[in-house]
Amino acid sequence: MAMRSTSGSVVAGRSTKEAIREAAIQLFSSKGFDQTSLREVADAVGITKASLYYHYASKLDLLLAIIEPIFDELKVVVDRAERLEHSPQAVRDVLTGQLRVLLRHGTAGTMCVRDTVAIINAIGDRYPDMIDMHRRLCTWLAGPEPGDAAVLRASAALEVLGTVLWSHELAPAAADELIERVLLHAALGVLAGE
Amino acid sequence: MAMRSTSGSVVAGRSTKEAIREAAIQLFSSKGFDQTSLREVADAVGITKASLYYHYASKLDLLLAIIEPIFDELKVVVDRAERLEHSPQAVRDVLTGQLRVLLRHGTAGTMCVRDTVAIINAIGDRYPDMIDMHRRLCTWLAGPEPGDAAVLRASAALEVLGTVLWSHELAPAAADELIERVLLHAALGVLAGE
DNA sequence: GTCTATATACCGATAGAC
DNA sequence: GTCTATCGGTATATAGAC
Repeated sequence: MAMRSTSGSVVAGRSTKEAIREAAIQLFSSKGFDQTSLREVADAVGITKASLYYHYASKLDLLLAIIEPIFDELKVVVDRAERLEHSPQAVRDVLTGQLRVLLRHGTAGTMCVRDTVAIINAIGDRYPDMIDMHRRLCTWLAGPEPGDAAVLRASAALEVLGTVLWSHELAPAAADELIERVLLHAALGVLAGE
Repeated sequence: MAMRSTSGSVVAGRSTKEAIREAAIQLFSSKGFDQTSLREVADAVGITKASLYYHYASKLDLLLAIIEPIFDELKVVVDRAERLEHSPQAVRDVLTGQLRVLLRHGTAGTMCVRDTVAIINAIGDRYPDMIDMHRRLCTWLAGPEPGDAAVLRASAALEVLGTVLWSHELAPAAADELIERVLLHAALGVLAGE
């Protein structure tokens, strides 16, 4: 067993704090954020609840440690989009950007999209820009002065991208490259309306 | 105030049991199933928690009273699909059927899709056919002997239909007819892959 | 059918020893 | 950094009067 005396207990080379985060990702994404108690997370890591609190000040703190990096990356894509003209190539680039962020974060990304209600309730009005991001992206995708149909198509296109989060259950053998190509093509088709 | 002495207290012509169900739909769909306590539901109706338990044996019982009618209708569509040949017209009919069920149930339908994680956790393995239904529909939509791309497209097409649940926020003025036409067209486009 | 009052359990979070 | 023990709060659910 690899134990170090330098900076806290270490199991298989990763810190306890990181082990907690990884266990939380698995539990939150399979059972949901508030169906999961911190006791369960602690048990999965092999520590007590009190020890968990040494590493994270609160349950919200633990949640933020998981979702903030993802939202930050998604936000970069949206910020960049809003400074661009609404051209076909820009739309393609933005959708590709979103898709790759979600693909890269795997299970944690799944959690963000599946458990939206609980997460929005948890981060509440303390982080309104996180919640607003989806609406901003949708607005930009719909293009300037959009009609009802364009808004619906923009929203539907983003839903298509969300499929990526189930892709490893549905088609375990599919390569990321195939997933990206199929879903990007589908989303662009939805947006075009033809 | 219309009160009857025949079969329990009645407010504005609807029974207490139904009032509880309607209050629960509003609260569950806006705050989420397990962020909502039965005390809140009881308060919204104007009764106490104990009175609520007279009408519903448990919180799960109340949830089932809401979602079971919807799932039953969705199941009818899926059952019918599985007895059909996989033709373009059959696909169109099945997608239309799903869309109309969701549209007809309004807020309650929204709840089923937004709060999937909590609901699956609540009904657990006691009602596996409810959970399995989405997978069955997806399989049928993908057609006989589908490749990874076809499975992804089928899943994405169903996600598109789910957009209907946000449509009244995104485009409040849009008529149901427009919503159905736009989303059905988009879903069929995704499925076709072109 | 609705009420007050309560049983029981678990949650998030903290105190303080080691 | 991890532990045992516990606090305060709230949840589901019940008992029993009216």
